[in-house]
Amino acid sequence: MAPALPHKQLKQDTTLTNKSTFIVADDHPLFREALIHAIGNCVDAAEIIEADSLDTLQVVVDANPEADLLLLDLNMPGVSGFSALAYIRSKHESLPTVIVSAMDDPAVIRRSIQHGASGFIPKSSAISTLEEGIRAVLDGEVWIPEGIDLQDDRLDSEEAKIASALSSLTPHQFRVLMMLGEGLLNKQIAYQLGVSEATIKAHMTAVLRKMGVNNRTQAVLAVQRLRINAPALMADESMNDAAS
Amino acid sequence: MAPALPHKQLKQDTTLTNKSTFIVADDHPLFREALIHAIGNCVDAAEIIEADSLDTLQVVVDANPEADLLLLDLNMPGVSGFSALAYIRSKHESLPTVIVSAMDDPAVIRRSIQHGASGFIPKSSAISTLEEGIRAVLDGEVWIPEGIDLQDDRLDSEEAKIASALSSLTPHQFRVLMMLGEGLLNKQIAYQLGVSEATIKAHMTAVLRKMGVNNRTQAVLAVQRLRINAPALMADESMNDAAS
DNA sequence: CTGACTATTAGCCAAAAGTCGAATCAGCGC
DNA sequence: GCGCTGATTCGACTTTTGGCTAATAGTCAG
Repeated sequence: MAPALPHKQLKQDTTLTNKSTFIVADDHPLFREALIHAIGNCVDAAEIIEADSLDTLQVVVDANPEADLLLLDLNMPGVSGFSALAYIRSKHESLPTVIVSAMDDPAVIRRSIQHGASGFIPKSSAISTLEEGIRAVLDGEVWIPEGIDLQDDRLDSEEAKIASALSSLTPHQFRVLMMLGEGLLNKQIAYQLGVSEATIKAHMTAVLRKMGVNNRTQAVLAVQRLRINAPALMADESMNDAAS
Repeated sequence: MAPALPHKQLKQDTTLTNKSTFIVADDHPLFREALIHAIGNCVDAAEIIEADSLDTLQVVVDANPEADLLLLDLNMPGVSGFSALAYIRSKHESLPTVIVSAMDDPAVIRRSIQHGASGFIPKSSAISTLEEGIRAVLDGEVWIPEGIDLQDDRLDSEEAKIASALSSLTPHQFRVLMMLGEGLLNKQIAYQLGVSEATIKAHMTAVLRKMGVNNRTQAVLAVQRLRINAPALMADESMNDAAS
């Protein structure tokens, strides 16, 4: 099943070295348009590829590993919190990623950078600010809104462990895990992905093993730790051993 | 199974009307002691009952429905976020509850009050502030730290729905749900509670029905919505329908 | 005291989850 | 080409879940 690729724009290909490729991932069409417009003001020629879901994002990123910049919304349907960021970053280390989010909580900004983002642009920013951020990141800088202090920039160790586990997943396994995070049954996941339930179970087994848990409930709990929040949770064992 | 009750103190019963009963629920013994000391400075004679886990808290609150005040830590082992607060409050509306927490994020304070707390005292408070808060709540006021604005005081509707579902659970059902929230199997829950697995399954069925979900994964996701965070999550359906 | 109601407990059974082994296929080094 | 590794797929089998019915015990109104 080939997921309907989002349309491309400005495909004046050839060998121009000043043409850049951008990936814009946001589920809100209007906002994608605004972002694309802003990009147009930052570079001469741009090939812009859109994604409005995790599925299309995976396809698109895979097809364009040499893109110059990924603009990623944190609130995409089908991904909880920083999972998508952590995963994409681990698979494509050379793809600079800027988070564009409605949240502007400093903790969210900090965690975005910790998970490998090259920048964070609040959706409430002025157009000029947006463009400033994009230009800065294209120049190799890390750009965050003024007045935000990155402070302590090491990630919560529990969270880092989970992110690292995520990075060991194959694309299919990651998708399965995200769909599990929506509370779907294996059967439902299988139907949506167009494969047999047995396949999903096999993926699920692999996911559980790689995440270091022994059932789907614990996997869900692990993924939830990367949610949009969870500022200063205490040390919190459980999860493993427990059994008899 | 009688869980070893935490010790009581100052049991000079009789009919004195100026003796108050306090319940102190915190898993940190040193901090319980500090709280108890502060209480001593607020009232003449006090009967103080301690709880260091969800289990003991449930037993203790049940045994002392007429207590004057409950001091509750938000980070007790075995309960995620506001679940315990919402549940206790729904079962004992006449028991004023003050949250004592290491978190002092305004959003956390606001949600505590929204879930029925009569006060919120950060653990970083000075002793005098702590006592001021306790006295205020004993006088029937709602006390929160200075400089915090309660703002919009209606709860996120999704969250309110979950809290209301929680309040319909029986004590056993609630405990089972919390243990499910730790990722435990039915068998493990049964063992820890000293009952048969069949019993847990029956409880689980009731929990799923009351929570309006159709499997444990979704129940876990629902409970996670009451976690220590989730400031301004967007509208976010899923959870229901999804099925085929 | 009796009957209605509910919480708690179990047993039975179908559905879902999870493990194992195996077949297929793509990419990669030699 | 050839073998190797790993991703993806799937069927067979076991364990766990979850829904159903029912028995027991406790509560409460009349």
